[in-house]
Amino acid sequence: MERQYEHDKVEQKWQRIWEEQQTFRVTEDTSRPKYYCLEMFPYPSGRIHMGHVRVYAIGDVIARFKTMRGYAVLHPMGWDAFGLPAENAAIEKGVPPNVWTRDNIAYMRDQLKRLGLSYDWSREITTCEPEYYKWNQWLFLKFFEKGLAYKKRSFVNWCPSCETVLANEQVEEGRCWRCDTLVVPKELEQWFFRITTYAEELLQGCDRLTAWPVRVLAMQRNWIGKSIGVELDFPLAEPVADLLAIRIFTTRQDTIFGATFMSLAPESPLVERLITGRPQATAVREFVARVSRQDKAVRTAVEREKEGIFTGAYAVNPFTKTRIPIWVANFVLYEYGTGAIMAVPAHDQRDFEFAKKYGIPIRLVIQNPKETLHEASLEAAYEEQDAAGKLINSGQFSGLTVPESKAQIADFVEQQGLGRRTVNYRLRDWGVSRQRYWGTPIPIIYCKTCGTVPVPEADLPVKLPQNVPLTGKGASPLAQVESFVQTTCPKCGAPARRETDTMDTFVDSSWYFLRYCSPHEAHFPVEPAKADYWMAVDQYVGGIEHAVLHLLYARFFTKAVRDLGLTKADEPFTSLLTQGMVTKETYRCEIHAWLFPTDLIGSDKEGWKCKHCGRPAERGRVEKMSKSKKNIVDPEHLVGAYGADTARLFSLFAAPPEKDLEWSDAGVEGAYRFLGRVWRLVEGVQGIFEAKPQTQDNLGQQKEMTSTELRRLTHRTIKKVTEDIDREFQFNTAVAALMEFVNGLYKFQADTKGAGNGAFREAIETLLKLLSPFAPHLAEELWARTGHTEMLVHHRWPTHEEALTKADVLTIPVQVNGKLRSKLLVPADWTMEQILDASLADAKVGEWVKGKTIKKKVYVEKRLVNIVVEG
RNA sequence: GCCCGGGUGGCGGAAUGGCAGACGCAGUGGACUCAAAAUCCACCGAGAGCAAUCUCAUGCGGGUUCAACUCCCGCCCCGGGCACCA
Repeated sequence: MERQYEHDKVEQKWQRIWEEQQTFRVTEDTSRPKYYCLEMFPYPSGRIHMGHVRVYAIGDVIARFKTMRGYAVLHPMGWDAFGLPAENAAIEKGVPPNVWTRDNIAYMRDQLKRLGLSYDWSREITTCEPEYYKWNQWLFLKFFEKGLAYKKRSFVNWCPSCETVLANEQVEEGRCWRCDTLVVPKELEQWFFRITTYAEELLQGCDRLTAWPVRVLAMQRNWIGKSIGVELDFPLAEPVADLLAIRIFTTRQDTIFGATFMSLAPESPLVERLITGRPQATAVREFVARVSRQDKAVRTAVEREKEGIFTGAYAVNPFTKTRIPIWVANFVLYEYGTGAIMAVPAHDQRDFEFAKKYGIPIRLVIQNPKETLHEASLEAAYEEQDAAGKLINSGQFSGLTVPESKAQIADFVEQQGLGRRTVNYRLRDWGVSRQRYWGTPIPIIYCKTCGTVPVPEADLPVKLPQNVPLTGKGASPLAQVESFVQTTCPKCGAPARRETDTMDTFVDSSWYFLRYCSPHEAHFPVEPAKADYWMAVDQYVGGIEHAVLHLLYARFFTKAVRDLGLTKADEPFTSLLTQGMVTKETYRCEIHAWLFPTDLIGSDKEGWKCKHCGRPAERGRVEKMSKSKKNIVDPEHLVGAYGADTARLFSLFAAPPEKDLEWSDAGVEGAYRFLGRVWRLVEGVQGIFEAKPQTQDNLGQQKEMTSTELRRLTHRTIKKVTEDIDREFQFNTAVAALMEFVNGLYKFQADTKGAGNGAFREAIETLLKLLSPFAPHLAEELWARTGHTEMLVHHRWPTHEEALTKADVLTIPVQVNGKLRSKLLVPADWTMEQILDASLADAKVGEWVKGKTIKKKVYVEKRLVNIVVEG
């Protein structure tokens, strides 16, 4: 017997066997129900971190559990391999992005394999390989054909010093992350995906995603931002050339009688048309130039002071027929609605602040019944939206409530031909052009005579050229590669130029779950029959940081791909689990700043000191593990010291999956200790398996009390662990139940002086099966050591017998007036009357009941007695 | 400001309206050992009491109920997301 569990040997052994036997390979199998378990694939940054360990441990328990429950489980893994860090590594270290990325993938694949994860590696996909990104291009062309991909001018973040566009995440407080220059908006031609086509379906779909966290759905609904209102024209008081009216969108048509001015977005082309030839023109142009130079984030902050300038032009309020001035205002967004608003200072806080600043009249049209408001003394806009407010100064609509007037004014607008009801979404089309190298080339050719021409399908993939100089300066790196840019027009054969922008890397991850269904399919991005078998993903696991971006894009792609006829799925992910962050306390030294855990010497008791200078290390907040705060634990060290099973078990036990997981060295020790306890328990009893084969005879009708109790514990544990995993993925309580089970087994062993019997054997086998999704290597090894020849992964999950979970003696707590006073041990088959009689006969209960009137006797079946007394 | 979460021992965390604190960590005591480590066993919310036991206790204040961590109303605090979207 080996007393010491040698995790490294055992883990390597089983990882080798699983790989050799291709244990986790899966194909479509109509004789079994399917289950598609997916965790968000990683960006190959170089090494895995604890967050990866956590998410992949969660996914692996689910996959292994479902496999043992008889499902055909698709559990794939791959690499989200395009992206900026590779390009930055090239700029900083001179390593080509493809080399850097592939090296990282090789290293990280090895790290993942050492965690013992049950992936079907034959389905591995890598998004930077032409075999994958070819289909990004194929889908782009299909989208282009259907008008779902189009090109338009739009504003992007531009760094004047680096001469390049920056992604939003590269803009830090309005400045370029590399050179600290102020970022300015710049108008450029960009490719867009028309996600807004699906805005309504994406919104409606939220209602059916009942297995998604409510906060993710809330974020998506909020992001789509549907508003129902009215679009209508405000005629100009004096028409300018062919411009007769300004169209606005409002959700507050009920306040239209209070519109005392209008505001245009600075970017609106109407501004120039209105000011041409007026004395205000120069000042307005200066204002517009100044505002549009400002960074978006700065400009749209709520605290930002409202600013504007009068154009010199007037419009007519179509309801009051009053002349109202037209202003340009910094807070009006060109991209939303019509880029122009009617301004109602009395009932909109922004307009109120604006009107106060520039001395524009305020006209009250909704009165507060609780507290009469006066135009002159108004201190803030009255933004009542419910039936409480009543309309005043609103002609025929005066006296109506806000909701009533919204409907009636909308009707009136439509009847009079002034405008129509409209729906507006906050959601914008998705700009996918990136002036970057390490991404999918956009498969478009520009021809002087034929214009924008798609690359013919047969010519895909448009391969990313190698050995491209990357400086981080200038426009798209591909634009400098003449051999790439120069091509011929597929239509007329004349010399033409390729599009040199690449696609946003979010495109790659928007459909990878479909590719896993048929990863080697050569004619389509996904083989419809296979997608029909596997889709949708039954369980998706990943971080909350993708609540909107990736998860919304993936939903959009699924619908678009469905409309191409490649899948029947309407939604990609049936159920979503968003796991919490892995956190750890931080340490700082006054000389050496943030300290790695390995920079610390000392202990929790004595306090911690900086290894470099011996000064006390100050303990900081518990924060998400990050390189910048240095509060990181390298999974490689963890796995080396304690093994993958311990790393997995700790990740699953220390907190429920959706909550943050606070790192604890002691907690890791605890997980390790538990596995050691299991090892010693099972190693110590091997004999019984050889001596007595399990039969029904020695299983059932055990005379000794302890064996009956052990069987009860066994079957209760099966029930508890199964329900905890199945219901809410409560892995922490499932592990707790396994710990109790092991504690019980030790107790049984001590009580029976180690005597083996069928019940004990059943318990040990059950333990190993229940433990196997959590600690697969240890479970498999002990399974083999107890004389089993077929691998544990091929066994079915145990089922409990309900009858065996029932005790024949019950402990019934007895309360008097809701307070616990005694406990009764009674046979399980006693009736309510017997139990109530026994309760009243109980001495301790008697003392509390004596001399009082019994008002009521409550009995909860097999659970509790409550005697209610008075006096 | 709006929308989501969440407040339970020294700590991480358990509890279909029914014995609050499972399980783990830390701590205390014991066994084993020449000793230590490892391991095994026991105790472990606060207060009072020699003890049996009693009282208090799930952020605060009300309410519903025989019974509330759990349901309802009103607050406080913490975390996260969104936010000039007309």
